[in-house]
Amino acid sequence: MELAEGKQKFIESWGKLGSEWGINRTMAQVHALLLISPEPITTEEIMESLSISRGNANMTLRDLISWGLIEKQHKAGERKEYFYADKDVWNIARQVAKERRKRELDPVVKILDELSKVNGDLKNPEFATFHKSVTDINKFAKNVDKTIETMLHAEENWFWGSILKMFK
Amino acid sequence: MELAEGKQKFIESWGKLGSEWGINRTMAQVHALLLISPEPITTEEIMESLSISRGNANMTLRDLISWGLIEKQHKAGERKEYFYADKDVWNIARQVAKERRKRELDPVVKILDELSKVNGDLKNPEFATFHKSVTDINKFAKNVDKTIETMLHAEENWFWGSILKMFK
DNA sequence: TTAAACTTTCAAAAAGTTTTGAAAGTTTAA
DNA sequence: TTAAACTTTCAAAACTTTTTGAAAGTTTAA
Repeated sequence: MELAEGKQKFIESWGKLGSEWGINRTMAQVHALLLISPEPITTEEIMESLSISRGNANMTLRDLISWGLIEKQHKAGERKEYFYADKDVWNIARQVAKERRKRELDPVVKILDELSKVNGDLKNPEFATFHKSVTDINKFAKNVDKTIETMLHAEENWFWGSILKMFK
Repeated sequence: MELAEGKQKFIESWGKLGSEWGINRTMAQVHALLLISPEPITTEEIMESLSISRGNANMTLRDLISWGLIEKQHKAGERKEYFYADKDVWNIARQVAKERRKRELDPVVKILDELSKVNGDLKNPEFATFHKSVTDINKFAKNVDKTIETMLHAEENWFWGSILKMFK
């Protein structure tokens, strides 16, 4: 396979994975494009490479910035803005975990905490089943939360090292 | 909060979480409903509770079965089919991890393996950046894969015990 | 100032996904 | 067999999300 074809495949696959994980396809594709660009590139070049409109490119870039996955860069003497992606996969994973925790896990834990407080008679199977499912899921979610918390502060080698050693 | 309201909130929240994670809302809601039902219930009851059509209920139930999250049950002397969900959260998590690995991670790893083989001149920054990103992501994906593999065979207490102790 | 160069917004259109419901299919009891 | 009870299918409709592109806004250099 040639480099050009490889790049295409990479952008396509990253986009598909993104859309399966609730990140929109274009956003994942722009991220992929920046991941394989040695130099920062402009909105214009992104529009061109991916055949997307200016509006779409702009919104997507802002989203990626708010996710902490890319940054703007100014070049002296130029009006244009250049964008580049952090290429460190471990940083990317932490950034994504952090955002998803904030946007998805936290609100659910909050609701589960409330639902755990619902009172009822444990002899009533309706209530007993509800209560058990809610508290079990709550415990599980909190374990996931603690693991993410640790991951956010961990070094990559230590993290995988510990996990994989433990699982040997 | 009353039990009835709690149930509503639980179904709603589970549905929302599902849709953020690429599982369709109705599917997550039907799953939630079954999670808090002490007894197996019929298609009819599900349609009624969630105000969804017969076709939708049927497709959703089949999907949930293919994900290994619920099962059919026959009651002696009755034509109707009853459905119930495995209530063990650890089993649910493993089942979901297993399916998503098969449907999403495996295909990506396959492509990354191919892309890692693309040849080029490392002095060419275009190629060097592409190659580094691809191989880094590939390594990362393989670590995730190994972790899931282990999780699939692990007992819940051992798994969280090891992870949380390690992170203390 | 001004105007050129660039970025951002947002309503409408396109694309994608989910749901409906009626029709077709299947199974069972008599 | 038959018909009643139930399940499955699928094309069309409803709904949701994403994208477009023209207009408005902003910044900078002269």
